[in-house]
Amino acid sequence: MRLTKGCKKVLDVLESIHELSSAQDIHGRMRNEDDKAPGLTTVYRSLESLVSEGLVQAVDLGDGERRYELVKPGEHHHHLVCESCRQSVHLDQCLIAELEEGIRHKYGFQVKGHILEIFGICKVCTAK
Amino acid sequence: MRLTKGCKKVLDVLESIHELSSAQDIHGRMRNEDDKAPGLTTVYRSLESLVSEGLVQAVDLGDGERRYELVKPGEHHHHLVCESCRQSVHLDQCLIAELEEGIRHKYGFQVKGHILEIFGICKVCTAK
DNA sequence: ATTAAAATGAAACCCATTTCTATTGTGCTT
DNA sequence: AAGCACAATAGAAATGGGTTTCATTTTAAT
Repeated sequence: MRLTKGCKKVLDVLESIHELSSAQDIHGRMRNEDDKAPGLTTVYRSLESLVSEGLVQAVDLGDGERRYELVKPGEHHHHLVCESCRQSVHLDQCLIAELEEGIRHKYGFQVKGHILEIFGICKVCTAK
Repeated sequence: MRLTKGCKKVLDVLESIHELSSAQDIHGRMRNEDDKAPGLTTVYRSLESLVSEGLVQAVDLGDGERRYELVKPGEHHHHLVCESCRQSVHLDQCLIAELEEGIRHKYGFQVKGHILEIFGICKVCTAK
């Protein structure tokens, strides 16, 4: 599968932001710079294919708005999300990967995927 | 805080189901049995207070629909959700609780809460 | 019984996402 | 280069949880 124009533009935006961004954020940014940037529908579709390509990961913070983020192809990571400033820190390792084998043994369950996000107060906000 | 009628009915339904159920599910069931059971708004409000009381936990499976489940007061647990039959198995311990101290040290981040759900194929469905 | 506060129901509203339909762009064939 | 088929796109409308609003009813306290 080849990258369409829409996908490329979405990737451009994601490269320039280092924050989790919603589809609407991304669309908004694109339209700010260029009135006839791809429409929202295209952004959603592009994100969908980027996610299935493993170039982008979707993150669910439980607020009803999915966020997206560039990742190293095929990898993923989780976040410490500050409830005060909403900034997020990446965890450098996935805590679940190591547990998969144990889960398979104990429950006979084949792990295919997972959701994990941690909420709290970050270092900076604690200091205040 | 005292339990209102609405809350009690919601609790009744949750006691009778042993599955994760959405607000709409719960409301539907209540209305099936009794045409003038509390309305959807009340169900949402009741769930909100039950959650904040720690009697019910909200579970986010990333599909935009929150599910609810009775828990022992103040406790919570995570799930192995089967992508084939949608049944879920409870994990008997929270994997995150043990990590909180490490996270505080390593990142200076005070953990307040988390989302964790694991997806895959359950024992029964694997056997098929 | 009176009155203030809490709870409720119905409808309106919000907003992310999806669907639908028509249009545009791209590459391929001849 | 012209025609053709199909993928990609836009934009509007529909969908669907969920939330808010507001008028009404219920509850609790005095």
